[in-house]
Amino acid sequence: MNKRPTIRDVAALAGVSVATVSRVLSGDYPVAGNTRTKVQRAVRELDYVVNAHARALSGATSNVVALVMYDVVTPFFAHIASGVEYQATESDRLCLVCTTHGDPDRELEIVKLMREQHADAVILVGGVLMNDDYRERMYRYAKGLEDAGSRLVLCGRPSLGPDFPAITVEYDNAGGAYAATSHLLSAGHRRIVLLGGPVGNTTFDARLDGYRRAMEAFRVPVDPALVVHDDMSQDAGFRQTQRLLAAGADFTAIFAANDLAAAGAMRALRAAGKRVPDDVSIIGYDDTPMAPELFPALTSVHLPHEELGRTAVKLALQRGENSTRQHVMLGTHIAMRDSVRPLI
Amino acid sequence: MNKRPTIRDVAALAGVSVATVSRVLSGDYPVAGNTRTKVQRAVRELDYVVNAHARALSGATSNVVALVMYDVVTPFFAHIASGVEYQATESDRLCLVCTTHGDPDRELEIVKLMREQHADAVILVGGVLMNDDYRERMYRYAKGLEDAGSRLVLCGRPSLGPDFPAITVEYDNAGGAYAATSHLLSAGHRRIVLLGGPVGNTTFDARLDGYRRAMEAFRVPVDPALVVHDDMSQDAGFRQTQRLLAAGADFTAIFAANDLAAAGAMRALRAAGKRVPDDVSIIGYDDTPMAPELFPALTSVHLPHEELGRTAVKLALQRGENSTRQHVMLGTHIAMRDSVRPLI
DNA sequence: AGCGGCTTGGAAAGCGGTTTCTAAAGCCGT
DNA sequence: ACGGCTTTAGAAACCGCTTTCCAAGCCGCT
Repeated sequence: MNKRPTIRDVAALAGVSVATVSRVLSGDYPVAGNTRTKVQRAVRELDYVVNAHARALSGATSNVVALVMYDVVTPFFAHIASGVEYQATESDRLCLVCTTHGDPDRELEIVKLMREQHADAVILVGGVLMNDDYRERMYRYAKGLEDAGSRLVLCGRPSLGPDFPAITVEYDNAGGAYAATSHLLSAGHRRIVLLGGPVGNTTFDARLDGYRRAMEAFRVPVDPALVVHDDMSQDAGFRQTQRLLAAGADFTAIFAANDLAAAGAMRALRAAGKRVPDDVSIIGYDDTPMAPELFPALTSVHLPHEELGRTAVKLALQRGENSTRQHVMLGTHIAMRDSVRPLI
Repeated sequence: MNKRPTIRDVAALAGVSVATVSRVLSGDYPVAGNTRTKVQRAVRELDYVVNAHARALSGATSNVVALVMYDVVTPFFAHIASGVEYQATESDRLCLVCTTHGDPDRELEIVKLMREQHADAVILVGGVLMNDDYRERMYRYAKGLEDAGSRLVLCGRPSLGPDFPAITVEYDNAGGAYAATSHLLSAGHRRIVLLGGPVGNTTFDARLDGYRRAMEAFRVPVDPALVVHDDMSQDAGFRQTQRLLAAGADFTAIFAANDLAAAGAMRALRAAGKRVPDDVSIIGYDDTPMAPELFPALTSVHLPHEELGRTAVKLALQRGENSTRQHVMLGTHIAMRDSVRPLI
């Protein structure tokens, strides 16, 4: 195994100093065309490539962006990863990917590793359960990253406090829910069920809020009987819809705060002999891959996952005044399909 | 922005030399318990983390595994990535992910970047179109990687020659096709259509070969009229099956060399009033996410994507004699569902 | 007491780049 | 021919760690 050539070998072959070689390779520093050519020829001849570690050690930046998320196969995460990778490449960075599988300790360990790697940006996606120890350590690591000149980006998860040194990027859940509810209201629906999530969950609280605000904007009173809270599983959607039907609740549309619950609701409606969208219109949230596959194809609030990833990287790499602590909300749009129809 | 502490700061605070600190942190080198404690306390106090680049520059290894593939969202690639990431973590390595989107130049550029990064392993997944320039450059890069002590792994793509310094991991396509065909033969089928791919494509040639060998093993002559070649799209599966039906071909089962073609075939059969599996049994290949969703759920040859990823990393990291050039074939199994039934 | 062997800790030489500081050319006008 | 200015190139000091080479201290032994 022949040793790889170093910059000194190139310098020797080209008959110049290592400083000159370095400048030819990476600098905007002026080098005479003649010298430049000699160096480039030597580089080609030796098949020389720079050592990224030496460069990172000497210079300031590692040109690496780190992505930390739950896993890599779930479409939600895969699409975010796609956006991150795309933008990282666009910005001449490499992309490290790590998975936590929901383990907070593992996440902390990864963030620590990223500190060792001096990653330009560390992007944390999705939530983990936090306890006090987690908060304390994450806080310390975040400070450490800041000291080292790395940026921390939190995607779709709450910050750890107002002075927590991180960029936050999230979906406008309230806005999406507002748009979905308005869509139904504009179609003439007034009696709209909200299949909501557990109270206290920031995501679902925001979606509930959007529902409320849209109803208010259309001057439609919210009937508490039509607002339900459950765990957002398909079963929950089924169960809650069945319960409403059994109770003889009066409604012409359902806004499910995720697609899973919407699918459950559709099943319950079908079981009760109700037709979608003829008898009941329904709109979901998240626009998961299942939405277009359902029958009828489910209209759903689409979340721009790839854009989330791209935005995270862009914000992290843009250097400027107080760019370490920003909060960005990404707009959503409705993927129109066949599960909503105007009320005659 | 306070500067991050270095090993010298730790040494100073602990009142020992940098060599001792280094040994405490990474060595199996014996250090007195007393000294060790002092160092660890200093590390904690300063919130010190090693600089991975300095370590990589000084030591030999970067502890990074690079994965290069078409994209990150296609389930096939996502699952391989999952396996790679899993095994990399298991082996205390980080995982760099890059996408090519099928562009050979981009792929070469990435491999060059990985040379700069001194990745322990570079894993190339899936095929790209090769021309002479590509071969020449890839060959040179592969040599460079070998010189630098990195391992190159080719997953599911042909090697560039017998002396090409790379590990090859692939699915046993012939074996999978043999198993699939045997499965139909064991169920009593004799007139079995093969929906095959373009001649000259190594993957589909191997699957054809497996079909042939299974037929031979059961002493069933292969009827050339039942062996078709097309582009393996859903349309092709539909078209070819329709053609066979129109020609009045005599068959009781179809082995489609991928799930897409199988889906097309099922559509054609249904259109012709044939029932699956009552009139015609059908088996697919690849066990894509669509297979269980089809009606009836498609029996298909399952490929262990995650295992492929794990194996690639394991082989790359195992250091030993002539471990740079191996060829491993991964076995497949049949995911049994509802599209095959015994011929009475 | 003197000595070899073992454990432990330090000094210093890399690893392969970037960058600062300095000096040699080259150019111009006079 | 010479002084001053701009290019261009080199020497050397880092960046932060690992590891080799040594030396000191301590042990048991003769």
